[in-house]
Amino acid sequence: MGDSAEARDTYHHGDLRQALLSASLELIEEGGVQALSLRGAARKAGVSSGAPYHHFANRGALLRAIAEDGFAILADRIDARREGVTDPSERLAACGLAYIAFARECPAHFKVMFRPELMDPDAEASRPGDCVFKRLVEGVTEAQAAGCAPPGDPERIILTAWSVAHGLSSLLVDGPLCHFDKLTMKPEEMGPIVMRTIVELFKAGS
Amino acid sequence: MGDSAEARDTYHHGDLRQALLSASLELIEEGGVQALSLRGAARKAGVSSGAPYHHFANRGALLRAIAEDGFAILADRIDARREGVTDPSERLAACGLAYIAFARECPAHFKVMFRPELMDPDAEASRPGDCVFKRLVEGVTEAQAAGCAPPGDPERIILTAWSVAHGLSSLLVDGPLCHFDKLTMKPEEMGPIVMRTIVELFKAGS
DNA sequence: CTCAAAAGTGAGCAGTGCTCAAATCTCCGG
DNA sequence: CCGGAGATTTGAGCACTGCTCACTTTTGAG
Repeated sequence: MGDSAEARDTYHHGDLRQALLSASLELIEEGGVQALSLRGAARKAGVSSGAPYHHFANRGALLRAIAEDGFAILADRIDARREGVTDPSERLAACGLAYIAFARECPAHFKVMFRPELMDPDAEASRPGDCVFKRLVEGVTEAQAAGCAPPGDPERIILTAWSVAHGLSSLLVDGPLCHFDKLTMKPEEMGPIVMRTIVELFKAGS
Repeated sequence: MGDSAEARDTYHHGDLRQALLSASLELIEEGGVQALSLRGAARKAGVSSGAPYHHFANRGALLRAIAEDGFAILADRIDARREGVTDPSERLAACGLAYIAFARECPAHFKVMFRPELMDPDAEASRPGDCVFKRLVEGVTEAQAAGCAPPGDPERIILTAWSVAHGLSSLLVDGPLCHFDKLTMKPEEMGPIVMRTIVELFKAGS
């Protein structure tokens, strides 16, 4: 469905910007970020090759818009998973689990969100990832305050926790873990197992 | 130096394959994987646009060759860092530190090594990353045997350790950590700090 | 020395990002 | 109801890319 140009009866598309974003995600899911072309997205949206440039300055701007959407979705999912959870360890685990689940469920977004070529310009602008980072810091400081994480400078705990969640997510999304015969674990088990492991270690080390 | 075509007095290049690999790494360092083009590499090597195809079937084959080189280098660096180290915790830490240092020192290699589009074909072939994975498994099982890591099924410890090292490496190479104002830590400190943290946690949890 | 295989050339095709003048539509003030 | 300013879309065009192919040049094994 929607996989190529539907004839349009109006000259104006109506919501080309959103249509291009959706088409782009489909293209990325099918063939990776490299398979996303403005022309391809325009074709899927049933529009000429020049039309996208009235909504995105260039390919990078399109990718940046996808990344921003992704960070917003991820922040929402973290909040959803933490809702009602009060135990600080569980809240921190929920944060990491949401991160890993998001990567598996929205791989197209995830693949775009951490591209270096998207974060060079206007270095001082508040980065889209800040809202997610803020939640991670909250989780770690809550856990430290409750004695569920090693005390002292929170930075090294924050960085360790982020590294674990981001590393597993990356390995699952574009790494070799998806088709890996050296581990008997199934991909869907890995997130829970690793997060439980790290949370237990945090407790043991506090 | 070597940044563009040096005139050649012989018709044959001599070692075009290696020259293309070197040129490709330069291009990737300058502008990311997307900036690597076979034509650009050929230009840098001072050769016509069709010449590369006598050494690499296509762009993907070039990237695959770079990835293989990268895994071989990484395996060597792990061995070098572990040489002479006998304490199992230290050996495991050395493994992770070598991984992270490699990512920072050879970002072009690292960026190519974990691309999903490179590991699809001939799924049964022994993957180039296996030699690195083998060393990680060694490190974890040694540490478990010595009581320096949580006991039980080693898989979850292996996966946790790999996630930490890979996650920090990814965040440093193409993530937001390189120009990040939210953390006071310097990038070069992060590897040692995180690896020390995780090794201590492994000890505390065993 | 021969000659087949390996290596390099450069034109050509299809696809891409991006620009631009022109065509088309929308909408708001009169 | 109109008219024009501004937003949107078109499609041609430029420079670039991956890849193919017929061709030439070089090499080296027999």
